[in-house]
Amino acid sequence: MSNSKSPKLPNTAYAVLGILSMGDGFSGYEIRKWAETLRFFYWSPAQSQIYAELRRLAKLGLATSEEIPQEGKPDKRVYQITDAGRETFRTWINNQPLEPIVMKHSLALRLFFGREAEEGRLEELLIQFIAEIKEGLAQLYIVEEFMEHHPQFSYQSLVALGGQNFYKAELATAEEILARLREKNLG
Amino acid sequence: MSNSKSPKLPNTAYAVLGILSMGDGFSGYEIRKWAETLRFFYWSPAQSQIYAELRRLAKLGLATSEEIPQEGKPDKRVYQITDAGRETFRTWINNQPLEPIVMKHSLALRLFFGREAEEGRLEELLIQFIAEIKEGLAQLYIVEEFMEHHPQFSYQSLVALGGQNFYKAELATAEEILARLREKNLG
DNA sequence: ACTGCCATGTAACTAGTTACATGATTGG
DNA sequence: CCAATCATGTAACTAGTTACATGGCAGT
Repeated sequence: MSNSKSPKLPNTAYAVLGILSMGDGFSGYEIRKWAETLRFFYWSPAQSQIYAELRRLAKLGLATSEEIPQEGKPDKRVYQITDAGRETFRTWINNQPLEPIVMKHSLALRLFFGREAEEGRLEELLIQFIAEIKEGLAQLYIVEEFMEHHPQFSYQSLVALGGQNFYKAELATAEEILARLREKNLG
Repeated sequence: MSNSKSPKLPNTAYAVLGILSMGDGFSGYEIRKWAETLRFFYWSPAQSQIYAELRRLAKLGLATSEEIPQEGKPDKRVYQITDAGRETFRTWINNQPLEPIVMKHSLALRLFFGREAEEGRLEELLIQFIAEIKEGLAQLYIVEEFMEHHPQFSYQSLVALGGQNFYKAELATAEEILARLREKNLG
């Protein structure tokens, strides 16, 4: 269906459109896996949301949708970016202004109101957080290593590098705060 | 109104409750200003959302709501945390598990799909980003300095310190990526 | 005169979530 | 045999946004 230069879409739609721009033909399921990698830098929507966005893109003529019968597996619906879709995506990347970073740092939120926490609780949260960050960092190394060896992913690997820097900084901060709490050296 | 140990609330509600726990009596307007500081670590909801959350907290009996007539200014509605509210907040901080960090890094999203950008566009975005980060860092210094000198804000100043580390890491990353793009040294 | 601060609230909307429903194949 | 993976979709809900409406005071 229709056009009208660049319909105003939520960033999630551009993220999905961007993933579509990387290849020719993705199922909702495959998009979702990409979105899971993206979550290190940009929040990953629920599965149902991804399918909803794909339907919207198809309705707007920014992607085509084709049902592929498969043996032994449920049918696949493959979406492919159209010229109009690519145009819309480029307009977004080249003209839309940057939005401010949005963070939902659930540890920071708790630390901020730390006065209300029980003795030892914050230390416990920090230790847990440090473990999670290390896990995330390990995943990012894998992602980056993969991308580094595939020249078509050079931009993506740049972002993966940035993600590593972020995780390393988080790790250092958490360790510093943990040390301060242990010495009861606040402020 | 009612109780029932701990009603399941969105994190935004806990953020508002947490702000209420820091003093005795805040107007929606004042909550909003605190939320604006919080935005460095946890996303800041729209004004209308804050008012809506306050009404909900009052309805659940987690805060009291009192209208204060004022001369020369519009009336003020002051919300104060109740014992039940404080209890709910403590239950949350002491028992609710940490959620994963959520980021909406609008620069990273564009960088990720950088292949679709025009010549020079990414550099432009990076330069803009660097300026914004420097601005944010300056604001964080002010926030931290203020908190450092007020012992009741020791936990908050710890978080402000973490925010600074984050912004510094972002700055370093952006500069590194900018340099790489300029040398056309991707990956 | 104008801008910015103080102060609250509603209406219409869109974005997003959770939970459910279905079902075959593959690998351990 | 069980869990994971592949694969899509709907219904009911909640969270959240934008835009509007109102209005006085203080400072430049």
